[in-house]
Amino acid sequence: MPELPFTLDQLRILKAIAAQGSFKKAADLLYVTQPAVSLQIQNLEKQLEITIFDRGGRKALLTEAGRLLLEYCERILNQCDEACKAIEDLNSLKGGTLVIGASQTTGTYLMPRMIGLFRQKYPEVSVQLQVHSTRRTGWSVANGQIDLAIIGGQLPSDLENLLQVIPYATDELALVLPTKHQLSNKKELLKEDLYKLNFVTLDSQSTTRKVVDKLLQDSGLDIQRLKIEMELNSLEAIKNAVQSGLGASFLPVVSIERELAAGTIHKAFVADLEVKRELKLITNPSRYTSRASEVFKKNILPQFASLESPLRHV
Amino acid sequence: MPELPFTLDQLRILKAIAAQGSFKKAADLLYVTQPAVSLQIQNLEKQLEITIFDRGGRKALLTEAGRLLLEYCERILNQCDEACKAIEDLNSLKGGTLVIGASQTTGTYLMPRMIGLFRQKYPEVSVQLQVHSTRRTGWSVANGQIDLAIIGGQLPSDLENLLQVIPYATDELALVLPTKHQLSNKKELLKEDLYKLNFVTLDSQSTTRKVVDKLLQDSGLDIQRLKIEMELNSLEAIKNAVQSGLGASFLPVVSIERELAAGTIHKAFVADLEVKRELKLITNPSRYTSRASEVFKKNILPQFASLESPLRHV
DNA sequence: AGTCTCCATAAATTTTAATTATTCAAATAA
DNA sequence: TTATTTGAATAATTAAAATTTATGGAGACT
Repeated sequence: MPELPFTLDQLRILKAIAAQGSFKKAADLLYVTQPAVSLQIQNLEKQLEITIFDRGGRKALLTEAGRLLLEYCERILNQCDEACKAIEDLNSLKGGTLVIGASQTTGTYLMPRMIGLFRQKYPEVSVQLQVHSTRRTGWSVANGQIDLAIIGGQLPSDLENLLQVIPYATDELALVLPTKHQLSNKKELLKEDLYKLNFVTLDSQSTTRKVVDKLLQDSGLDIQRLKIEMELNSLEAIKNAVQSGLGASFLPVVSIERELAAGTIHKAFVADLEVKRELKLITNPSRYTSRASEVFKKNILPQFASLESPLRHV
Repeated sequence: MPELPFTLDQLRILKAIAAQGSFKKAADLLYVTQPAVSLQIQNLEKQLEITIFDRGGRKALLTEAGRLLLEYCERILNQCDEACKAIEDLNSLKGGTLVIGASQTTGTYLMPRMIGLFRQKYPEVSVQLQVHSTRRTGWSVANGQIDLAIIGGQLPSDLENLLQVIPYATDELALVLPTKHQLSNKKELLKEDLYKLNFVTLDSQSTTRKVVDKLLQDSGLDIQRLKIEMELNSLEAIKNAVQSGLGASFLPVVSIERELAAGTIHKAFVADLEVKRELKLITNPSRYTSRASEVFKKNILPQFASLESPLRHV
């Protein structure tokens, strides 16, 4: 590592003198005294072993070496200015990247709207959405690859302690039936009715599937008795299956808003059964929080949060 | 003039940490203590209002803002290195420009050889030769447009005081005749013989012409009685005229070396007549002397100087 | 738990840069 | 010419900044 034979301040002074043609005027321009300017130039000349200015005549004129140095000087100072501007933009959210993690469900149905709102407010910040499993998303937040994430499942306990987990909204997992299913007419189903249904579910590795299983079990159902027609790994596929009359399913309400409105799918109510899960915001408190991430958390998320969410009161 | 929010040293430290992934290692690399590094980065972060490093984990990792800054950092430091190299080259004569002034004669017949020698030793220094009148050359040296010059005539007296004038060589102005001229056979001419000749001369504005006239006059000749066949403004033209038998002329010996060797022109000796002029080196003592100029004066010129020249003993 | 490594912090020191006051030199004006 | 002005160099002092030594704390590895 070579030592630097000059400082940015010296270059700034050099430029000022060259522009003004005078040490004194340069000093005035830079709000310092004339000796300060003289000494810095002397230092510079000593360090580089060159003469920079001809002080003979009325004006301070550049020597050949001075002109050479000035050329670089301008380039260097321009780069510095540019760097400052870029940093400022980043600070004022006119640049930069926000990396958001999400599970399949939120990533597909919720995040696009949120990101849309964010981009509307801060169009210069590019947003990257990474859809992964809850586990992988958790690790990505832990090691900083993701700024913040929304998850619907349970984090491994080691990660749970490492990360900041804030409940942010409640996501209902609604029982949906084909519209033409005979049970679709009943106003309210009984838990027993569930055993009569054929289910189309997510595959058993999925966090959402695990959550549903656990909630059903907790409410006293014997999930072994539930008939599973097929396991698919995509909510869209399941939705299509349900619409085609292949069976019933517990699906996040956010994922079926359109279908409910269109009446192509039926949402059933089951007495004494609420299948709800917490959507949680996770961030890494031990890592740097980018401005974009901060703003997203403070301004965007609350608009999508349920009323009882802590984020409402931030 | 905006204040600079960072210093080159800070950028250097930033780069080192980014490369080493550790504050401590960067400190070792830069031969400073670890707190020095920490504090500088803290200053930098405070100034720019950004976080640059995530200090959480095993390694110091760049944040987004840090990566952005690092990019500019590298560019800036590269420019700095380049500037240093350019200055070094200039100092060690591996670059730069040397501007030399000369009169018609020396510029045509002498300087090319000198410049050739110089370029052989310092091929990276580009040399510019400006051939002008003595007067104009003098002014150019005075205002720094020319680093050094060789002149054969007399400077205006105001310039003479301003500039440093060092006699450097003696230039003989030889009487040359066509080889077939009848007087070419005589071993030695008399001054009287000159009146029998037809002369081909430089035009009367030329410094060399003035010098010749004055020297002839000083040696007792009546220059009005000399017959001038024609006046030309180029030595080459005069040489051709002489070789074609159109007349005689006083020409600098340096300009006719080739013709004398080839025997296409005859150099006559005149009893009691020496037409010699001093070639003088002029420089501007009140101006910066470039390294190239210094070297040219010290190392190149003496090799072409007559024995009695002061330059011989520098 | 214990040790090690790495970074942050505090206080003291050193180094560097700036200021005031003055001198010097050249240019302008009387 | 001499006086006056202007711009730059120099010296001494003061102010500011960076560096060091010494120390504390937090996470990683054994």
